[in-house]
Amino acid sequence: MVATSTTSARLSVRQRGNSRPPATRFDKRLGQILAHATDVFCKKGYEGASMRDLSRASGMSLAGLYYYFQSKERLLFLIQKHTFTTIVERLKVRLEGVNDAEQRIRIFILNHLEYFLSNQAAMKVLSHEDDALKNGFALEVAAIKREYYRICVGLLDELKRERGLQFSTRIAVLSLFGMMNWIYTWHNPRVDADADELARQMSEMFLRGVMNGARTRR
Amino acid sequence: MVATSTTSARLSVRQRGNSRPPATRFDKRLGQILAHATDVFCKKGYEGASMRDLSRASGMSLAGLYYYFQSKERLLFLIQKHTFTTIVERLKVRLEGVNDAEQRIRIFILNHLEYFLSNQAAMKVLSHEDDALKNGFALEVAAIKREYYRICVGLLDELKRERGLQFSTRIAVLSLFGMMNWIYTWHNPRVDADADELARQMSEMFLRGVMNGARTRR
DNA sequence: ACTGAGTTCGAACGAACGTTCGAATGAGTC
DNA sequence: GACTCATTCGAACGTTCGTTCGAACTCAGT
Repeated sequence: MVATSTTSARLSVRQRGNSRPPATRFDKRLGQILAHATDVFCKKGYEGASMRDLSRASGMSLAGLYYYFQSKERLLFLIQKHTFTTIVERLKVRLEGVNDAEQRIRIFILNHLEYFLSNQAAMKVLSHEDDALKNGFALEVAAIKREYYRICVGLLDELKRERGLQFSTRIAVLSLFGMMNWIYTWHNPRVDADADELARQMSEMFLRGVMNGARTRR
Repeated sequence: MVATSTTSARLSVRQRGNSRPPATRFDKRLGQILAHATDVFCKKGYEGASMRDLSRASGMSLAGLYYYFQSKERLLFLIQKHTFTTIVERLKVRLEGVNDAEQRIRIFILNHLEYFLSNQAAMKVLSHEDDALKNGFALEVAAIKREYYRICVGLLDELKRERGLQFSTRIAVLSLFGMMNWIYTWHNPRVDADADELARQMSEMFLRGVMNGARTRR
């Protein structure tokens, strides 16, 4: 019944080509709910968080939430898709016009860590709940993830070709992701360095690890 | 009532000093249940797995399970504690008699990856559900984790002193854990190398990353 | 003041959750 | 066979889960 109605929830889908939708009241409120839901998912996990938790956190009634999305699973999907899309978009902008392979990898790492640390909750939900979705939802998120992965593979292959290096790109990329994504389990802003400094240290370590004796240049 | 009874569930606690308890029928059965539960937790997550799932997987009735442990949370605790204790024990044995700092780090990595890959389910539960426990349970697991972490810090500090290196031990250790623990998200036994080969590649990469220009020796 | 679409909510739905209890089995000793 | 523990189970407990429904509210345009 509701699924076939003309309720405005269905209008939240972005139009093709419109990179900036006309932030309506609906979209704004949805954004707030997504933000609160992200915090709750981060603290209690997707399965551990109840719709009543989300209701309490966002200050909206339980039933009211369902005006903005069709199901709890779809809510997680919206969060993951938005977060992942944003990080890929930012990366592409930052990579434009930079040609040196090593520098491009440094940018990749900095972009990832910067976004990770300023959106820790969202990124934890992204890293931690990556197999909580099913079927269609899972496929769509997996597609964005694969694109992001492929970009990184491309950067490393550039470096290999440019410097004539030999190593397993797959293991290098996945190790790099491991280093970066693990951060949500330990980073404490009062003790640990900020994104710039962390990115510098991890880049240094990773690049040295991947280059056979060749000096890294900064 | 049950908590104060003389039910044999209370006898499963190890006696002090007995490193090998007298594998009774009870302990055997408990072990089987833990193994099945580990698989289920791995597939569906701790919160996502229901006691009825565990019942189905272990072939024992719902009520029957409670003869072997007091609660679902305690079950997760038993799994985590056993897994973590085992990996630390094995590491200590392997490190005995090896004095070279670099070689000790290679052993650490190999031990971790070997155990990780041959007990993937258990290690995923350990990595993924590390904040699912509360209060007392969480503290006890955290204590073992801290010991394991400190061992690794010690190994890296040895290396730094022996070679006169300079880097942040904390970031190096946590990056190494990230590389290694991330494996559960990607390792495919039909495509990827085995533990020996992976450990060799990761050790090579990590050690080169941490040593300033100094050659690694194998 | 009235309309109509957009937004919110209280109350309830059936299902699934973790856990308990008392009775029924099983195995080993007299 | 009878006694004793250890083990297992069906059936139910009260609670919480995700979701739905219809009624109410808000507010811009008349």
